[in-house]
Amino acid sequence: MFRGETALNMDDKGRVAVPSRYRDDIKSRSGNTVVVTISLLERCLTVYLMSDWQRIESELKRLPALDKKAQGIRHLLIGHASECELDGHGRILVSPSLREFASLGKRIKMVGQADKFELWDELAWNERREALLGQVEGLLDAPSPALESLVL
Amino acid sequence: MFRGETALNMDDKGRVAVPSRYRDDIKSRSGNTVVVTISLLERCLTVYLMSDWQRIESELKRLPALDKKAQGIRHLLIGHASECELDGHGRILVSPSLREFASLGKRIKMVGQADKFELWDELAWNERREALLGQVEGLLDAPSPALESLVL
DNA sequence: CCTGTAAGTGGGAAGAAGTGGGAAAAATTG
DNA sequence: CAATTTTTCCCACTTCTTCCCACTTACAGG
Repeated sequence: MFRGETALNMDDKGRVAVPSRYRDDIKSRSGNTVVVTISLLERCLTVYLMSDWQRIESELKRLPALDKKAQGIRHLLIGHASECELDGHGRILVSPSLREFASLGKRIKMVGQADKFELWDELAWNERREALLGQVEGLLDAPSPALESLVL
Repeated sequence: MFRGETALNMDDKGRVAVPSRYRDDIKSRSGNTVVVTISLLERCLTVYLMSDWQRIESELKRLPALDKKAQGIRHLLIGHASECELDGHGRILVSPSLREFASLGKRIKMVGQADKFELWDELAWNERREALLGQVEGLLDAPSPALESLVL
């Protein structure tokens, strides 16, 4: 569903327009509501459909309550999750604390990741992109078992 | 299905006409829609039928969510994928960022690769071609087991 | 060789999408 | 309860995309 990179501007109020090609899907599959939270692997934000987020949340709840690692993940993910309805122009509003986490300035890249998408500061994404391209062979060299069977 | 190289022009808007011999197949097998993304091994673009791409995407989704290598591959492939419907004249529109990745100028080569095809800047393709021809013996000298059984 | 048809190429204009600011409403604080 | 700040909603502008039309080139058949 979500694919590719799109350049967008975030205004001073923290509003970011979701590309129109996604809006109908978000409305029909998720009541026009998404959940924004931090990404665990990089300094960017991850945006889920409300319907998918509920599944994630219930899985997190099922993790052992007193397990320290589980508690850490819960703190990070649920503790930073922000429910967010698209406004009349299809924009989401990103809270100052999330903006700060991902160092989001005015120029943003929205990067599709199938079921979800990510929000990156343009500069940070460009660096990530270059770094990945520089290590492609490493990524493919010692592949996980799942990767080996991937036919491109 | 896709075979051989075809010289094409890309106009200033990034439009490239798919050779007409492929169009009927694309329409019937894939709803007139293809997915363009970057190639991991060379500086060119790879174009998949929508139907094939969905299989690839679902395999990528199955990789562990928190695995760094898997995440890298997903960023590269899904993060640069662009869904693209052929226009009334059988053309696809290549986004500026993909054009830049493959250094696509006006003169393009479309190179068939069975299920998918590639888009190369003409100059880059010529170089790639020459380089490969110059190392054919190397390619065949110490063949991988899979290559050894190849009957030409 | 000339003509007709199909394919490829390019540009222009209408419409949609993205962007930003301001005003009204709501919430918060002294 | 009033004043101030924050949030939300709405409107207007600008940019970009998409669609459509027209031209050129290539090919095929008479």
